[in-house]
Amino acid sequence: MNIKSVAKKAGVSVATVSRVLNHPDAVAPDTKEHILSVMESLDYTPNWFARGLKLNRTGVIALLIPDILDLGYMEIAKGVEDVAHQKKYNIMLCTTEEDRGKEKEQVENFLTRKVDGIILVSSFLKNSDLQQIKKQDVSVVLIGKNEDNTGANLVYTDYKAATSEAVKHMIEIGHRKIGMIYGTRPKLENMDKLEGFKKTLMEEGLNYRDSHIVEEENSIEGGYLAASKLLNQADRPEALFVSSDTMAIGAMEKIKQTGLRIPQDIAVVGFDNLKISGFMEPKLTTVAKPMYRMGLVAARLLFDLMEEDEQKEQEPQEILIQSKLKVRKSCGHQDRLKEIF
Amino acid sequence: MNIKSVAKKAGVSVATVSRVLNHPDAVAPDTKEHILSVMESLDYTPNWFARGLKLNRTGVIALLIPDILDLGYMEIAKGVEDVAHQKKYNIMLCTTEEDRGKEKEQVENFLTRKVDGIILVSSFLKNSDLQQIKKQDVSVVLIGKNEDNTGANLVYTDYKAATSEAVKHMIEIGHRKIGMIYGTRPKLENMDKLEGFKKTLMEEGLNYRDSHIVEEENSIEGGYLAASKLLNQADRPEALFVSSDTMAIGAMEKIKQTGLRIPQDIAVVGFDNLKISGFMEPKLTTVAKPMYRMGLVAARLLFDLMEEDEQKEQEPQEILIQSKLKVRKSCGHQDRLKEIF
DNA sequence: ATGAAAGCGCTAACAG
DNA sequence: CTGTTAGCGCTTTCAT
Repeated sequence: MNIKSVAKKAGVSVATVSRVLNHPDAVAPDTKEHILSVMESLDYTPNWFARGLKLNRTGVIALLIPDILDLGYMEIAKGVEDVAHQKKYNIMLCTTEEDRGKEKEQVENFLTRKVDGIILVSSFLKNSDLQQIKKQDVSVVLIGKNEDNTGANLVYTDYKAATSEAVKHMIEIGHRKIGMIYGTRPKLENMDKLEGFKKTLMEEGLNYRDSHIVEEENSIEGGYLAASKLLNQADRPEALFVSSDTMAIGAMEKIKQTGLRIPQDIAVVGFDNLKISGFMEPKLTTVAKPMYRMGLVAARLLFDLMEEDEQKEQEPQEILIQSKLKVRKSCGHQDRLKEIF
Repeated sequence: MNIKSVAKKAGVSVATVSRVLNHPDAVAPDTKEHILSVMESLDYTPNWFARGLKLNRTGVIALLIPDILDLGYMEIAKGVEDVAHQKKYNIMLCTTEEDRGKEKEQVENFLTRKVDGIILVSSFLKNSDLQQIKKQDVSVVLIGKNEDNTGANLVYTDYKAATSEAVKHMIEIGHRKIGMIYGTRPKLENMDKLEGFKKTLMEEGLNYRDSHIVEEENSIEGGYLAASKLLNQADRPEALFVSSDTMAIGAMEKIKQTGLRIPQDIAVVGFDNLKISGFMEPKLTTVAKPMYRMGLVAARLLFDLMEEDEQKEQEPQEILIQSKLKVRKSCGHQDRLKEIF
């Protein structure tokens, strides 16, 4: 079913048919009506390829995330989806599995598929890669740092500051021997957290021990494992800052299994504020990273970029989204324990 | 950068260039080498539209799920993604938000975008809609029932039987006054669970009270609300079968807030076996619905369908995937309490 | 083994 | 307001 058949059956030219699709106001109301009804009767839908071939736009943006099973990433995806849907765009979703090679491959793929824009979450790509992409006239926005990619359009939160806030709170409510668990990925993000952690402790006149800082895979199991290593030590920490809620959940599991109480024996603070964190036992104190918002903002930025088109090379933007400590029970604070959701 | 420039620079015809892409064996090894290197130097990538226009295949399948934030659906997505990736296909992911109108709109959209296949999760589409789609020569596979769609290619689990198994287990370990919480969506799925619930109780010589069966939105909040309604009753149930882990988590929250113990005062059994369910307090007994597997199988079926091409109209297949009760602590069983993950 | 050329379905000048 | 027509970049007969 193509435009020609419609034109024939409607007794008009293909141009007119095309016009009712693309510039409906430029065609007489009654012919329009007529053509529309013919389209209907013929079950006509315009061929996407032919159209794309002409216009060189797909109406598709690509979203590349490390892991589809990570709730945090999906919240980002939701933010992106909401604006894409509103703009009548479709999303092509892909997974990198934290693998730089796979990420590059996928990006190549998107490029040949002529997506109009790409959002990369916790990307491994470097500046040079990014430059390469730009040549193809696709807009790219990054969410979160993973490598050094200054000069890119970036939406991020200040992990160092957020960590600092969390650690200060822990100190304030009386914790002294504070340890840290952090995930292998995303690297730069967690390095920032680590740095913020160490720096804050020092500034507050406390020491940290290297043996109280453990790196593991960013997963429930990773958190569990990390906690095991920590609890096995003769001189174990009395409070734990964990780089993700996911890992914190695993750590809490291990702590409970060991027979220790949270927060009385060990306090735990996570990062991300996953929805589920408010339902753990005890409810997890965590840094609320506004993922949905990041997705939203990144998508908006992307559309801005795409729409301003061939204009003068705009300066790359870096947008900082504030995160915020969400105090619940797991850290031992005594005040706000009554919240439900 | 197009095929013509490559041809010119390589001193061959476009046909030859095209051939090295599509039928590499039909071109002389040295010319091939040469052309390949020219492509490289020109950063040439074939134009997807032009190609699609000719071949009428996109290499994209669409996946339509009700909610991107639901972990269960994402596990399905992962299954689909894994086989798609292996087949070098891309996935276009969209969300229906449990809205029939939106779903139809999205399917239309996919159709004009000429995806090669569609996987619909908990679809609202009816037979007639499905017939409509088939005319467009796209393969469709459904995961899970929501409306009556016999005659479609379907991957599902037997909710009635699964529910029955769960309820029997509850009875076996001594529960008598068993209530049920179920979600508004997906409708048919939950109706099956409801039916299985009632039927099993009757078969086992127990009565159910209508006031002990509560319907709410399928979310943590919905579960919380439903539990409130149940607990407010003078004669409350002593055990709860909940149609999803998500709702069960909300219900457990309410129960704990009320000061009741799980499972001593009220036992809880969920459905889905989300990863997180094993980390709740107490760990949630639940029906393990193999979502990842369903995604995998559905995707494989879809590719089979797509590959058998224009052949004789194959009989639609219905594939049943078994689910299985996962006994943990929340139901009160005394045997297997030691599991970690 | 390679080239010439038709045409996939559509859009946007351009002409009327 | 409508029709004619030239491509968009590619694949694939059909020749050679």
